[in-house]
Amino acid sequence: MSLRAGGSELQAWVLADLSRDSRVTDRASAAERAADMLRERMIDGYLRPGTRLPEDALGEALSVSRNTLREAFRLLTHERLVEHRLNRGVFVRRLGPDDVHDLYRLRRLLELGALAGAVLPAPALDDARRAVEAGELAAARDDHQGVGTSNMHFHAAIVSLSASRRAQEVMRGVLAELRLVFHEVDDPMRLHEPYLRRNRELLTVLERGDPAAGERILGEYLDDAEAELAAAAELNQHDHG
Amino acid sequence: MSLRAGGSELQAWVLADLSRDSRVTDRASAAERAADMLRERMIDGYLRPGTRLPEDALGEALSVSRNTLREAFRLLTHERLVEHRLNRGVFVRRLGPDDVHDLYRLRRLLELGALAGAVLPAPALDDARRAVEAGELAAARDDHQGVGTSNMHFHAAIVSLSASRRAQEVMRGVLAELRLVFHEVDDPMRLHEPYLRRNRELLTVLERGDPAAGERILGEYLDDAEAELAAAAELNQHDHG
DNA sequence: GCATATTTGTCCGTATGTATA
DNA sequence: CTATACATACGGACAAATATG
Repeated sequence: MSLRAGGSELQAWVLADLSRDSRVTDRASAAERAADMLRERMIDGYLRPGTRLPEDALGEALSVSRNTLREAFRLLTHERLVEHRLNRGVFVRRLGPDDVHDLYRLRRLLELGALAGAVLPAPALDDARRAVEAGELAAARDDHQGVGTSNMHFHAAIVSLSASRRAQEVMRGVLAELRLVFHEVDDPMRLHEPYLRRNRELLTVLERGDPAAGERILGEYLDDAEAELAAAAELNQHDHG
Repeated sequence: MSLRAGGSELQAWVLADLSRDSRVTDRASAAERAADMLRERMIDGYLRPGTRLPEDALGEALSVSRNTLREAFRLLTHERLVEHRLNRGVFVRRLGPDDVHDLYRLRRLLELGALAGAVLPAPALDDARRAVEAGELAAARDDHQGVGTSNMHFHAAIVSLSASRRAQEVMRGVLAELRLVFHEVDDPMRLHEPYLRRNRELLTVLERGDPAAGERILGEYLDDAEAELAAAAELNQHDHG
Protein backbone atom coordinates (compact mmCIF):
# COMPACT_ATOMS: atom_id res chain seq x y z
CA MET A 1 0.00 0.00 0.00
CA SER A 2 1.21 3.46 -0.82
CA LEU A 3 -0.78 6.62 -0.37
CA ARG A 4 -0.67 8.76 -3.44
CA ALA A 5 -0.81 12.32 -2.30
CA GLY A 6 -0.51 15.42 -4.40
CA GLY A 7 2.47 14.48 -6.54
CA SER A 8 4.79 13.16 -3.88
CA GLU A 9 4.30 9.69 -2.61
CA LEU A 10 3.94 8.92 1.03
CA GLN A 11 5.31 5.45 1.46
CA ALA A 12 3.50 3.22 3.91
CA TRP A 13 6.70 2.07 5.64
CA VAL A 14 7.44 5.64 6.65
CA LEU A 15 4.27 5.57 8.69
CA ALA A 16 4.72 1.98 9.80
CA ASP A 17 5.44 2.13 13.49
CA LEU A 18 5.14 5.84 13.89
CA SER A 19 2.83 5.44 16.83
CA ARG A 20 5.30 3.73 19.14
CA ASP A 21 8.28 6.02 18.91
CA SER A 22 8.85 5.79 22.60
CA ARG A 23 11.33 8.58 23.23
CA VAL A 24 9.28 11.24 24.90
CA THR A 25 6.10 9.27 25.33
CA ASP A 26 5.31 10.92 28.65
CA ARG A 27 5.45 14.49 29.87
CA ALA A 28 4.54 16.11 26.56
CA SER A 29 1.06 16.55 25.16
CA ALA A 30 -0.27 14.30 22.43
CA ALA A 31 0.19 17.06 19.88
CA GLU A 32 3.80 17.64 20.90
CA ARG A 33 4.53 13.95 20.69
CA ALA A 34 2.99 13.79 17.23
CA ALA A 35 5.08 16.80 16.20
CA ASP A 36 8.18 15.13 17.64
CA MET A 37 7.65 12.02 15.54
CA LEU A 38 7.03 13.97 12.35
CA ARG A 39 10.01 16.25 13.00
CA GLU A 40 12.24 13.24 13.45
CA ARG A 41 11.10 11.75 10.16
CA MET A 42 11.85 15.01 8.40
CA ILE A 43 15.23 15.45 10.04
CA ASP A 44 16.41 11.96 9.23
CA GLY A 45 15.17 12.33 5.68
CA TYR A 46 12.28 9.89 5.48
CA LEU A 47 9.75 12.64 4.92
CA ARG A 48 11.26 14.58 2.05
CA PRO A 49 10.58 18.22 1.12
CA GLY A 50 7.44 18.63 -0.93
CA THR A 51 5.68 15.63 0.59
CA ARG A 52 2.09 16.28 1.44
CA LEU A 53 0.91 15.34 4.91
CA PRO A 54 -2.77 14.36 4.69
CA GLU A 55 -4.66 14.75 7.93
CA ASP A 56 -6.63 11.53 7.86
CA ALA A 57 -3.84 9.13 6.89
CA LEU A 58 -1.33 10.65 9.30
CA GLY A 59 -3.85 10.88 12.09
CA GLU A 60 -4.50 7.21 11.74
CA ALA A 61 -0.81 6.32 11.58
CA LEU A 62 -0.07 8.37 14.68
CA SER A 63 -3.23 7.30 16.47
CA VAL A 64 -4.29 10.85 17.19
CA SER A 65 -7.41 12.74 16.27
CA ARG A 66 -7.53 15.26 13.47
CA ASN A 67 -7.66 18.14 15.94
CA THR A 68 -4.57 16.91 17.73
CA LEU A 69 -2.74 16.45 14.46
CA ARG A 70 -3.64 19.96 13.41
CA GLU A 71 -2.12 21.17 16.65
CA ALA A 72 1.04 19.29 15.78
CA PHE A 73 1.02 20.93 12.34
CA ARG A 74 0.79 24.33 13.98
CA LEU A 75 3.90 23.63 16.01
CA LEU A 76 5.81 22.46 12.96
CA THR A 77 4.61 25.42 10.92
CA HIS A 78 6.13 27.79 13.43
CA GLU A 79 9.37 25.90 13.21
CA ARG A 80 9.11 26.40 9.45
CA LEU A 81 9.47 22.68 8.84
CA VAL A 82 6.12 22.38 7.13
CA GLU A 83 4.13 24.93 5.20
CA HIS A 84 0.44 25.50 5.09
CA ARG A 85 -0.96 26.17 1.63
CA LEU A 86 -4.33 27.80 1.95
CA ASN A 87 -7.09 25.23 1.70
CA ARG A 88 -4.69 22.76 0.12
CA GLY A 89 -3.10 21.18 3.14
CA VAL A 90 0.24 20.83 4.85
CA PHE A 91 3.49 20.03 3.04
CA VAL A 92 7.06 19.41 4.12
CA ARG A 93 8.80 22.66 3.26
CA ARG A 94 11.04 22.97 0.24
CA LEU A 95 13.66 25.67 0.66
CA GLY A 96 14.85 27.97 -2.08
CA PRO A 97 18.22 29.74 -2.43
CA ASP A 98 16.78 32.82 -0.72
CA ASP A 99 16.01 30.77 2.35
CA VAL A 100 19.52 29.36 2.37
CA HIS A 101 21.10 32.83 2.18
CA ASP A 102 18.82 34.11 4.91
CA LEU A 103 19.60 31.16 7.14
CA TYR A 104 23.32 31.67 6.71
CA ARG A 105 23.11 35.35 7.51
CA LEU A 106 21.47 34.34 10.76
CA ARG A 107 24.04 31.61 11.33
CA ARG A 108 26.80 34.20 11.01
CA LEU A 109 25.22 36.37 13.69
CA LEU A 110 24.80 33.41 16.02
CA GLU A 111 28.05 31.51 15.45
CA LEU A 112 30.52 34.31 14.85
CA GLY A 113 28.91 36.35 17.61
CA ALA A 114 29.13 33.47 20.04
CA LEU A 115 32.79 33.06 19.17
CA ALA A 116 33.55 36.76 19.56
CA GLY A 117 31.90 36.92 22.96
CA ALA A 118 33.25 33.64 24.29
CA VAL A 119 35.62 33.39 27.20
CA LEU A 120 37.93 30.50 26.45
CA PRO A 121 38.34 27.80 27.45
CA ALA A 122 34.65 27.08 28.00
CA PRO A 123 32.77 23.93 29.05
CA ALA A 124 30.96 23.98 25.72
CA LEU A 125 34.25 23.07 24.05
CA ASP A 126 33.81 19.58 25.47
CA ASP A 127 30.62 19.21 23.46
CA ALA A 128 32.44 20.54 20.41
CA ARG A 129 35.27 18.05 20.86
CA ARG A 130 32.87 15.15 21.25
CA ALA A 131 31.10 16.24 18.06
CA VAL A 132 34.35 16.40 16.11
CA GLU A 133 35.37 12.95 17.29
CA ALA A 134 31.94 11.50 16.53
CA GLY A 135 32.14 13.00 13.05
CA GLU A 136 35.53 11.49 12.32
CA LEU A 137 34.35 8.14 13.58
CA ALA A 138 31.22 8.28 11.44
CA ALA A 139 33.27 9.17 8.37
CA ALA A 140 35.56 6.19 8.98
CA ARG A 141 32.46 4.00 9.02
CA ASP A 142 31.05 5.66 5.93
CA ASP A 143 28.03 6.70 7.98
CA HIS A 144 26.72 9.70 6.03
CA GLN A 145 23.88 10.37 8.40
CA GLY A 146 26.28 10.33 11.34
CA VAL A 147 28.70 12.76 9.69
CA GLY A 148 25.89 15.22 9.07
CA THR A 149 24.49 14.89 12.55
CA SER A 150 27.80 15.47 14.30
CA ASN A 151 28.53 18.45 12.09
CA MET A 152 25.23 19.94 13.32
CA HIS A 153 26.17 19.14 16.89
CA PHE A 154 29.52 20.80 16.44
CA HIS A 155 28.02 24.06 15.26
CA ALA A 156 25.32 23.93 17.90
CA ALA A 157 28.14 23.66 20.43
CA ILE A 158 29.76 26.76 18.93
CA VAL A 159 26.57 28.72 19.54
CA SER A 160 26.32 27.44 23.07
CA LEU A 161 29.53 29.35 23.75
CA SER A 162 27.18 32.34 23.84
CA ALA A 163 25.67 30.91 27.02
CA SER A 164 22.21 31.93 25.83
CA ARG A 165 19.50 29.28 25.95
CA ARG A 166 17.39 31.23 23.50
CA ALA A 167 20.25 31.57 21.04
CA GLN A 168 20.75 27.83 21.18
CA GLU A 169 17.08 27.29 20.53
CA VAL A 170 17.15 29.61 17.53
CA MET A 171 20.18 27.69 16.26
CA ARG A 172 18.34 24.39 16.64
CA GLY A 173 15.58 25.77 14.45
CA VAL A 174 18.06 27.03 11.87
CA LEU A 175 19.78 23.67 11.68
CA ALA A 176 16.49 21.79 11.42
CA GLU A 177 15.54 23.94 8.46
CA LEU A 178 18.91 23.41 6.83
CA ARG A 179 18.47 19.65 7.19
CA LEU A 180 15.66 19.94 4.69
CA VAL A 181 18.20 21.12 2.14
CA PHE A 182 20.84 18.55 3.07
CA HIS A 183 18.48 15.83 1.97
CA GLU A 184 18.19 17.42 -1.46
CA VAL A 185 21.90 17.03 -2.06
CA ASP A 186 22.65 13.90 -4.05
CA ASP A 187 25.73 12.90 -2.08
CA PRO A 188 25.53 14.11 1.52
CA MET A 189 28.93 12.60 2.33
CA ARG A 190 30.67 14.74 -0.26
CA LEU A 191 28.93 17.73 1.31
CA HIS A 192 30.03 17.18 4.87
CA GLU A 193 33.28 15.30 4.57
CA PRO A 194 35.58 18.23 3.69
CA TYR A 195 34.29 20.08 6.74
CA LEU A 196 35.53 17.45 9.15
CA ARG A 197 39.09 18.72 8.82
CA ARG A 198 37.97 22.31 9.29
CA ASN A 199 35.96 21.50 12.37
CA ARG A 200 39.02 19.82 13.87
CA GLU A 201 41.14 22.82 12.97
CA LEU A 202 38.60 25.23 14.48
CA LEU A 203 38.43 23.19 17.66
CA THR A 204 42.21 23.27 17.94
CA VAL A 205 42.54 27.04 17.74
CA LEU A 206 39.65 27.47 20.20
CA GLU A 207 41.28 25.15 22.68
CA ARG A 208 44.42 27.22 22.24
CA GLY A 209 42.27 30.23 23.22
CA ASP A 210 42.50 32.07 19.91
CA PRO A 211 38.99 33.27 18.97
CA ALA A 212 40.26 35.55 16.19
CA ALA A 213 41.71 32.63 14.24
CA GLY A 214 38.49 30.76 14.96
CA GLU A 215 36.39 33.50 13.43
CA ARG A 216 38.46 33.37 10.25
CA ILE A 217 38.12 29.60 9.86
CA LEU A 218 34.44 29.62 10.75
CA GLY A 219 33.76 32.47 8.35
CA GLU A 220 35.31 30.55 5.47
CA TYR A 221 33.35 27.44 6.35
CA LEU A 222 30.08 29.39 6.39
CA ASP A 223 30.82 30.97 3.02
CA ASP A 224 31.57 27.63 1.38
CA ALA A 225 28.68 25.75 2.94
CA GLU A 226 26.27 28.53 2.02
CA ALA A 227 27.34 28.47 -1.61
CA GLU A 228 27.06 24.71 -1.88
CA LEU A 229 23.64 24.52 -0.26
CA ALA A 230 22.30 27.45 -2.23
CA ALA A 231 23.32 25.66 -5.41
CA ALA A 232 21.55 22.50 -4.25
CA ALA A 233 18.42 24.48 -3.41
CA GLU A 234 18.52 26.18 -6.79
CA LEU A 235 18.91 22.90 -8.63
CA ASN A 236 16.11 21.30 -6.71
CA GLN A 237 13.79 24.20 -7.34
CA HIS A 238 14.12 23.76 -11.08
CA ASP A 239 13.71 20.01 -10.89
CA HIS A 240 10.46 19.84 -9.05
CA GLY A 241 8.91 23.24 -9.76
CA MET B 1 -17.73 41.91 37.66
CA SER B 2 -14.20 40.72 38.09
CA LEU B 3 -13.04 37.19 37.49
CA ARG B 4 -10.92 35.95 40.34
CA ALA B 5 -8.31 33.71 38.91
CA GLY B 6 -5.48 32.02 40.70
CA GLY B 7 -4.12 35.02 42.56
CA SER B 8 -4.10 37.57 39.78
CA GLU B 9 -7.27 39.33 38.94
CA LEU B 10 -8.60 39.58 35.43
CA GLN B 11 -10.50 42.83 35.32
CA ALA B 12 -13.67 42.81 33.29
CA TRP B 13 -12.87 46.07 31.50
CA VAL B 14 -9.75 44.50 30.04
CA LEU B 15 -11.96 42.10 28.18
CA ALA B 16 -14.65 44.65 27.47
CA ASP B 17 -14.54 45.18 23.72
CA LEU B 18 -11.83 42.70 22.95
CA SER B 19 -13.90 41.20 20.18
CA ARG B 20 -14.00 44.24 17.91
CA ASP B 21 -10.36 45.13 17.68
CA SER B 22 -10.72 45.72 14.01
CA ARG B 23 -7.13 45.95 12.85
CA VAL B 24 -6.46 42.75 10.95
CA THR B 25 -9.97 41.39 10.75
CA ASP B 26 -9.48 39.69 7.40
CA ARG B 27 -6.80 37.46 5.90
CA ALA B 28 -5.64 35.86 9.15
CA SER B 29 -7.31 32.89 10.79
CA ALA B 30 -9.56 33.31 13.81
CA ALA B 31 -6.87 31.87 16.05
CA GLU B 32 -4.27 34.32 14.76
CA ARG B 33 -6.64 37.22 15.28
CA ALA B 34 -7.36 36.08 18.81
CA ALA B 35 -3.62 35.76 19.46
CA ASP B 36 -3.09 39.25 18.02
CA MET B 37 -5.58 40.78 20.43
CA LEU B 38 -4.13 39.01 23.43
CA ARG B 39 -0.59 39.87 22.39
CA GLU B 40 -1.54 43.50 22.09
CA ARG B 41 -3.05 43.51 25.57
CA MET B 42 0.12 42.00 26.95
CA ILE B 43 2.40 44.38 25.06
CA ASP B 44 0.51 47.48 26.12
CA GLY B 45 0.42 46.28 29.68
CA TYR B 46 -3.26 45.55 30.30
CA LEU B 47 -2.66 41.84 30.77
CA ARG B 48 0.09 41.75 33.35
CA PRO B 49 2.56 38.92 33.96
CA GLY B 50 1.14 36.18 36.16
CA THR B 51 -2.44 36.73 35.03
CA ARG B 52 -4.33 33.55 34.37
CA LEU B 53 -6.17 33.29 31.07
CA PRO B 54 -9.22 31.06 31.54
CA GLU B 55 -10.46 29.43 28.37
CA ASP B 56 -14.11 29.89 29.13
CA ALA B 57 -14.15 33.60 29.92
CA LEU B 58 -11.63 34.58 27.25
CA GLY B 59 -13.35 32.54 24.57
CA GLU B 60 -16.53 34.40 25.28
CA ALA B 61 -14.83 37.79 25.38
CA LEU B 62 -13.10 37.15 22.06
CA SER B 63 -16.12 35.44 20.52
CA VAL B 64 -14.17 32.37 19.52
CA SER B 65 -14.65 28.74 20.42
CA ARG B 66 -12.52 27.02 22.99
CA ASN B 67 -10.69 25.06 20.29
CA THR B 68 -9.80 28.23 18.43
CA LEU B 69 -8.67 29.98 21.61
CA ARG B 70 -6.48 27.03 22.50
CA GLU B 71 -4.84 27.34 19.11
CA ALA B 72 -4.22 31.02 19.84
CA PHE B 73 -2.64 30.00 23.15
CA ARG B 74 -0.36 27.66 21.27
CA LEU B 75 0.86 30.49 19.08
CA LEU B 76 1.53 32.70 22.09
CA THR B 77 3.23 29.86 23.95
CA HIS B 78 5.64 29.50 21.07
CA GLU B 79 6.41 33.21 21.37
CA ARG B 80 7.02 32.66 25.09
CA LEU B 81 4.46 35.29 25.97
CA VAL B 82 2.30 32.85 27.91
CA GLU B 83 3.13 29.63 29.68
CA HIS B 84 1.12 26.46 29.82
CA ARG B 85 0.93 24.67 33.14
CA LEU B 86 -0.43 21.19 32.59
CA ASN B 87 -4.02 20.84 33.69
CA ARG B 88 -3.81 24.24 35.34
CA GLY B 89 -4.24 26.54 32.40
CA VAL B 90 -2.43 29.34 30.59
CA PHE B 91 -0.74 32.29 32.30
CA VAL B 92 0.93 35.47 31.11
CA ARG B 93 4.61 34.77 31.60
CA ARG B 94 6.57 36.34 34.42
CA LEU B 95 10.23 36.76 33.59
CA GLY B 96 13.04 36.38 36.08
CA PRO B 97 16.54 37.91 36.03
CA ASP B 98 17.83 34.80 34.27
CA ASP B 99 15.44 35.41 31.40
CA VAL B 100 16.56 39.02 31.15
CA HIS B 101 20.24 38.07 31.01
CA ASP B 102 19.52 35.41 28.42
CA LEU B 103 17.52 37.81 26.29
CA TYR B 104 20.30 40.38 26.39
CA ARG B 105 22.92 37.86 25.41
CA LEU B 106 20.81 37.11 22.36
CA ARG B 107 20.26 40.81 21.71
CA ARG B 108 24.02 41.31 21.67
CA LEU B 109 24.44 38.62 19.03
CA LEU B 110 21.69 40.08 16.88
CA GLU B 111 22.30 43.80 17.26
CA LEU B 112 26.09 43.96 17.51
CA GLY B 113 26.37 41.32 14.81
CA ALA B 114 24.07 43.23 12.50
CA LEU B 115 26.13 46.35 13.06
CA ALA B 116 29.41 44.57 12.44
CA GLY B 117 28.19 43.06 9.19
CA ALA B 118 26.37 46.12 7.90
CA VAL B 119 27.37 47.98 4.78
CA LEU B 120 26.65 51.64 5.47
CA PRO B 121 24.72 53.61 4.57
CA ALA B 122 21.80 51.20 4.38
CA PRO B 123 18.09 51.70 3.67
CA ALA B 124 17.31 50.41 7.16
CA LEU B 125 18.83 53.58 8.58
CA ASP B 126 15.72 55.41 7.39
CA ASP B 127 13.63 53.26 9.71
CA ALA B 128 16.09 53.95 12.51
CA ARG B 129 15.90 57.70 11.94
CA ARG B 130 12.11 57.65 11.93
CA ALA B 131 12.15 55.72 15.21
CA VAL B 132 14.53 58.22 16.84
CA GLU B 133 12.38 61.14 15.77
CA ALA B 134 9.20 59.44 16.93
CA GLY B 135 10.84 58.77 20.29
CA GLU B 136 11.87 62.39 20.78
CA LEU B 137 8.40 63.55 19.84
CA ALA B 138 6.77 61.11 22.25
CA ALA B 139 9.07 62.24 25.06
CA ALA B 140 8.13 65.86 24.44
CA ARG B 141 4.50 64.85 24.82
CA ASP B 142 5.23 62.82 27.93
CA ASP B 143 3.92 59.75 26.12
CA HIS B 144 5.63 56.92 28.01
CA GLN B 145 4.13 54.20 25.89
CA GLY B 146 5.27 55.97 22.74
CA VAL B 147 8.84 56.38 23.98
CA GLY B 148 9.05 52.67 24.73
CA THR B 149 7.53 51.68 21.42
CA SER B 150 9.87 53.80 19.33
CA ASN B 151 12.87 52.57 21.28
CA MET B 152 11.82 49.02 20.29
CA HIS B 153 11.42 50.12 16.68
CA PHE B 154 14.86 51.68 16.72
CA HIS B 155 16.55 48.51 17.85
CA ALA B 156 14.50 46.39 15.47
CA ALA B 157 15.82 48.66 12.71
CA ILE B 158 19.38 48.00 13.90
CA VAL B 159 18.83 44.27 13.46
CA SER B 160 17.33 44.74 10.03
CA LEU B 161 20.76 45.98 8.98
CA SER B 162 21.61 42.28 8.95
CA ALA B 163 19.29 41.85 5.97
CA SER B 164 18.03 38.58 7.40
CA ARG B 165 14.28 38.15 7.64
CA ARG B 166 14.67 35.41 10.20
CA ALA B 167 16.95 37.51 12.36
CA GLN B 168 14.36 40.27 12.36
CA GLU B 169 11.70 37.81 13.36
CA VAL B 170 13.81 36.52 16.24
CA MET B 171 14.35 40.12 17.33
CA ARG B 172 10.60 40.80 17.29
CA GLY B 173 10.14 37.88 19.66
CA VAL B 174 12.92 39.07 21.94
CA LEU B 175 11.44 42.53 22.17
CA ALA B 176 7.95 41.20 22.84
CA GLU B 177 9.28 39.18 25.74
CA LEU B 178 11.15 42.16 27.13
CA ARG B 179 7.95 44.16 27.08
CA LEU B 180 6.67 41.88 29.77
CA VAL B 181 9.45 43.14 32.03
CA PHE B 182 9.02 46.79 31.07
CA HIS B 183 5.59 46.72 32.59
CA GLU B 184 7.04 45.59 35.89
CA VAL B 185 9.11 48.75 36.14
CA ASP B 186 7.41 51.38 38.27
CA ASP B 187 8.31 54.34 36.05
CA PRO B 188 8.72 53.31 32.39
CA MET B 189 9.59 56.86 31.36
CA ARG B 190 12.62 56.96 33.63
CA LEU B 191 13.65 53.66 32.05
CA HIS B 192 13.55 54.73 28.43
CA GLU B 193 14.15 58.47 28.53
CA PRO B 194 17.95 58.42 29.03
CA TYR B 195 18.28 56.17 26.00
CA LEU B 196 16.77 58.73 23.62
CA ARG B 197 20.01 60.68 23.56
CA ARG B 198 22.04 57.53 22.99
CA ASN B 199 19.85 56.37 20.15
CA ARG B 200 20.31 59.74 18.46
CA GLU B 201 24.05 59.51 19.00
CA LEU B 202 24.17 55.98 17.60
CA LEU B 203 22.18 57.01 14.56
CA THR B 204 24.58 59.88 13.92
CA VAL B 205 27.72 57.75 13.89
CA LEU B 206 26.01 55.16 11.70
CA GLU B 207 24.98 57.79 9.20
CA ARG B 208 28.60 58.91 9.24
CA GLY B 209 29.48 55.31 8.31
CA ASP B 210 31.37 54.46 11.50
CA PRO B 211 30.18 51.01 12.68
CA ALA B 212 33.01 50.67 15.21
CA ALA B 213 31.86 53.70 17.19
CA GLY B 214 28.33 52.38 16.86
CA GLU B 215 29.28 49.08 18.42
CA ARG B 216 30.77 50.85 21.41
CA ILE B 217 27.69 53.02 22.02
CA LEU B 218 25.31 50.12 21.48
CA GLY B 219 27.32 47.88 23.78
CA GLU B 220 27.10 50.39 26.61
CA TYR B 221 23.38 50.81 26.06
CA LEU B 222 22.83 47.05 26.23
CA ASP B 223 24.86 46.74 29.43
CA ASP B 224 22.92 49.49 31.19
CA ALA B 225 19.48 48.38 30.00
CA GLU B 226 20.20 44.79 30.97
CA ALA B 227 21.21 45.77 34.49
CA GLU B 228 18.15 47.92 35.00
CA LEU B 229 15.69 45.34 33.71
CA ALA B 230 17.33 42.50 35.61
CA ALA B 231 16.90 44.52 38.79
CA ALA B 232 13.25 45.09 37.98
CA ALA B 233 12.71 41.40 37.31
CA GLU B 234 14.45 40.49 40.54
CA LEU B 235 12.33 42.88 42.55
CA ASN B 236 9.14 41.63 40.99
CA GLN B 237 10.02 38.00 41.58
CA HIS B 238 10.25 38.58 45.31
CA ASP B 239 7.05 40.57 45.43
CA HIS B 240 4.75 38.02 43.88
CA GLY B 241 6.58 34.77 44.50
C1' DG C 1 -8.26 13.48 54.44
C1' DC C 2 -12.65 13.64 51.71
C1' DA C 3 -16.37 15.05 48.58
C1' DT C 4 -17.84 18.44 45.31
C1' DA C 5 -17.44 21.88 41.74
C1' DT C 6 -14.71 23.83 38.28
C1' DT C 7 -11.43 23.68 34.60
C1' DT C 8 -8.70 21.52 31.43
C1' DG C 9 -7.41 17.74 27.82
C1' DT C 10 -9.04 15.27 24.13
C1' DC C 11 -12.00 14.06 20.59
C1' DC C 12 -16.08 14.09 17.56
C1' DG C 13 -19.75 15.73 14.31
C1' DT C 14 -21.09 19.27 11.55
C1' DA C 15 -21.81 23.66 9.08
C1' DT C 16 -19.62 27.03 6.22
C1' DG C 17 -16.50 28.93 3.00
C1' DT C 18 -13.09 28.29 -0.66
C1' DA C 19 -10.24 26.28 -4.23
C1' DT C 20 -9.96 22.87 -7.84
C1' DA C 21 -11.78 19.57 -11.42
C1' DC D 1 -21.83 26.44 -13.40
C1' DT D 2 -21.84 22.43 -10.78
C1' DA D 3 -19.68 19.11 -8.06
C1' DT D 4 -16.11 17.59 -5.17
C1' DA D 5 -12.63 17.88 -1.78
C1' DC D 6 -10.72 20.14 1.75
C1' DA D 7 -9.69 23.54 5.35
C1' DT D 8 -11.73 26.26 8.93
C1' DA D 9 -14.30 27.05 12.92
C1' DC D 10 -17.85 25.94 16.07
C1' DG D 11 -20.35 23.51 19.79
C1' DG D 12 -20.83 19.63 22.45
C1' DA D 13 -19.33 15.50 24.89
C1' DC D 14 -16.70 13.02 28.29
C1' DA D 15 -12.65 11.73 31.11
C1' DA D 16 -9.06 13.41 33.95
C1' DA D 17 -6.97 16.66 36.85
C1' DT D 18 -7.28 20.36 39.97
C1' DA D 19 -9.17 23.67 43.18
C1' DT D 20 -12.49 24.48 46.82
C1' DG D 21 -15.00 23.90 51.05
